[in-house]
Amino acid sequence: MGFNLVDMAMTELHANGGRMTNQRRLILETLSHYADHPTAEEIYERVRLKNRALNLSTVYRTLRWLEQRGLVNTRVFEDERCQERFDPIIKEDGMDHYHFRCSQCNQIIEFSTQYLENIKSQYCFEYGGLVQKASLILYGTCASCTSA
Amino acid sequence: MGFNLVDMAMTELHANGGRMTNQRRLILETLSHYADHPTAEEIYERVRLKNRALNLSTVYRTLRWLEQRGLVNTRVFEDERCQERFDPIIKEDGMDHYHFRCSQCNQIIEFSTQYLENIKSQYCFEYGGLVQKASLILYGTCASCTSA
DNA sequence: GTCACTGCAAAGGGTTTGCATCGGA
DNA sequence: TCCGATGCAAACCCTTTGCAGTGAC
Repeated sequence: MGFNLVDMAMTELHANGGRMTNQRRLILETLSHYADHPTAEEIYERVRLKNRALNLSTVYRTLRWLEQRGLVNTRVFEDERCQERFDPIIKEDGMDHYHFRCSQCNQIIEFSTQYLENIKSQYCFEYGGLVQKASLILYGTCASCTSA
Repeated sequence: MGFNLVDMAMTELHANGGRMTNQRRLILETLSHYADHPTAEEIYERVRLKNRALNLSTVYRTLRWLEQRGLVNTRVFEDERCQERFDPIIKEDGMDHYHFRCSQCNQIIEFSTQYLENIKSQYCFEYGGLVQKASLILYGTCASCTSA
């Protein structure tokens, strides 16, 4: 919980003459307290419970700002062509995480795997170049939907 | 080349009382002759060189129709949040393919790997459920952009 | 001749932007 | 005080939809 996303943002802000506003703090807190992968709209709704005056464009601007600084990740799931979902990047355990999405209940499950490293080096060996990042999403039916 | 996408579509059409129109044929041919992963707009422009009267909505309708029948795949790359790219599904070699995207020249390189199977079974072992599909995109710099 | 498909134009949904104002440092 | 951040409204972009007309079978 918390992932000290607020702290990391603070550091970034101070290093670049930015300002920690009430809106930003609320958005950051919301992002780090919810483990699901909310859309901009969902973040907006959640924050508005605490600050009615917030505007959607502020949410987007904050998310893009975080994205540029590598503090949040952005993802589009297949069944939501034009909608992005956001999640804070956890740097603590050092292990990247990937996603499983249940096409029945739309739940998102995070998982890790060591095999991505194999894939990356296999790719580089065969095609050359440099792999900086990997996005892997598994689609299927989750355990509880399968048994139901 | 060709992947007989037109033939496969024909079969589908005949099985469901559909009609092979000039527009559909041109869209199908364009899709299968170009190996890159075009957007709807790009397909539209290419087909319009041969048929000026074509409308973008026809392109979308055809693409969705193909998608529903499992004849094309749809993908959104990270640097193009709201734009889909389409590619015909090749069933010939039976091996799924994944994508590398160069963030410099935006080229898309397709590759295969046997490790995805490991990841799938690892996931199922740990979390249960059923994995039907995997989407993997590597982001980085391609060989020619690295050496340049 | 039927009915599926098309073109057109308008709407839709998510995201971005210009600008005047606000407020943190 | 100064300048970065916000709210608002309008714009943007990609995609979808309703409807009347067209053309494949």
